[in-house]
Amino acid sequence: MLEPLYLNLGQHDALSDAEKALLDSAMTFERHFAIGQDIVASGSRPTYSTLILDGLAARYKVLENGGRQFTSLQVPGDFVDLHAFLLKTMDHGIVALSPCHVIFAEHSKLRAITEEAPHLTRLLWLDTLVDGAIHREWIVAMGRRSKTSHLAHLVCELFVRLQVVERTNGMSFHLPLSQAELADVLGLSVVHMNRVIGALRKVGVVSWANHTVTILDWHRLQEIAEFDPTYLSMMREPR
Amino acid sequence: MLEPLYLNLGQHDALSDAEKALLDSAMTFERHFAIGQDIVASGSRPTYSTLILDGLAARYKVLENGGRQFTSLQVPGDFVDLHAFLLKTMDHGIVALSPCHVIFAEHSKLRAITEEAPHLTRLLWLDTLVDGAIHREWIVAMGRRSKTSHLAHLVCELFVRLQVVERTNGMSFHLPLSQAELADVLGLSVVHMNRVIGALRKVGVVSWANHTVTILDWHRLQEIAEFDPTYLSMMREPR
DNA sequence: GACGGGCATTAACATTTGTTAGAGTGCGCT
DNA sequence: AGCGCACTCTAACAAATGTTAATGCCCGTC
Repeated sequence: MLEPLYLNLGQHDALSDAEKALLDSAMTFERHFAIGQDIVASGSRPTYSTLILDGLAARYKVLENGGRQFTSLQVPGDFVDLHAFLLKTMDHGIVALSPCHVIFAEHSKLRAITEEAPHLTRLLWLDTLVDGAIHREWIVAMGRRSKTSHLAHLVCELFVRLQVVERTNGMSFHLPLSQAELADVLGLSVVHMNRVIGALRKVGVVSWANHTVTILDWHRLQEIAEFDPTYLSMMREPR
Repeated sequence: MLEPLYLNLGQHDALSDAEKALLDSAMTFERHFAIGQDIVASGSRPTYSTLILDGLAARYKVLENGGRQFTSLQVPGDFVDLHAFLLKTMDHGIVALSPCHVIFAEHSKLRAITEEAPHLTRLLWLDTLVDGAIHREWIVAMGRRSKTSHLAHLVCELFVRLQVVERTNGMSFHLPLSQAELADVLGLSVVHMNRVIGALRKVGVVSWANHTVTILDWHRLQEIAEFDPTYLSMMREPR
């Protein structure tokens, strides 16, 4: 059941069976969310954290003028609101971008982990640190990359992250985002988003149809994106 | 000596004397950095984390075309590379934007804290989570705010953060950034950065000269920025 | 006091990005 | 089959942002 979480945490350092059992025992009930439903509401104070077992979700904020910005995309194995365990109040919402199957971990249990399982605590902490590293990469992409490069970088990142949790199919993966939603990831208008996707298609490094992205030339895509996966900390080492 | 750190961590939850002593004992040597010097190099694997006692620093990445993007600004009381304790490899550099006085905390000591002091561990973890929350706010600002609003938001954020560590002077604070550096924060060209600063000056909510920013109309500045400090988690509550 | 360097500012022009509008496409529903 | 709906794609034009270059200002050095 928690396989995606084991894969996610386990990419950074070995997870013992005892630790897996601890994580298991922290989980309470499961739930399914439909596309567009809020998994966590902005302003709420959840008493549990949400782990994605299957589906794609995103963190977002909405401004007064109606503009929406996604601040992260969350794949299976991600704790979408682990930070709320200590931050307490959600300063953003989390929405399901595809049908999502999730399971909840009680904060009281997570707290117990911090009291009794230092190594597992560090791995959970690390999980939120990688989150931050991804945020930083997004900031760089938004500020200093060309839009084509930004999109290419996003494709590289998603491919690698999905590969870790075994959600890729060869060089393809499912990306159930409309162009309007993608525009809210990159911070563009829908029209320009469409232009940028067209540009990336035109250079021939990806094919993109039916919400399926296929990487045709990984090397060149990585080059366009200046993608260096260091920030994802995928090296397994003692933490 | 560690007063700024106590103020920073203490804003979220009470710090006991024992915890302060533990932090004290984690510190090793101090050092000064001149403007422009790298405090931590990209690609390095530090064995200690760096706490700013005085000065302003920034995390940054540089792209192949020479473009630089700051991903965060760090004020006194900030652990600029606490994340490297678990991330291990620095995927970005950290540079001194003003003369910086820092002190180093051994990773081995931080590890010991995670083994023996769960509450303090949670506070340190929280510190990195606030970091992430700031990143998210920056992503929103870069993607969906007008440039004027983005700058206004930055001013609000810095003012509040500096106030916590008692580095403000009434409604003024020192901001030793050139417009070129500021441009690398907002992801703009220098010329446009100059236009945006001019625009913010023109509406009369701030005065900005000699690297000193004075907020003339906090209420209206906050309105322009749509600034809501929730993400900084400044409420003191059990964590 | 003359000189030079870094920084702020402005202008003119080029390029990117947004806006508004509409046409085309695929798909589920009746 | 026909309809409606959401989404993709394009065009034409408007606005924002970047580039290049020049000017002025402040300040430290000789």
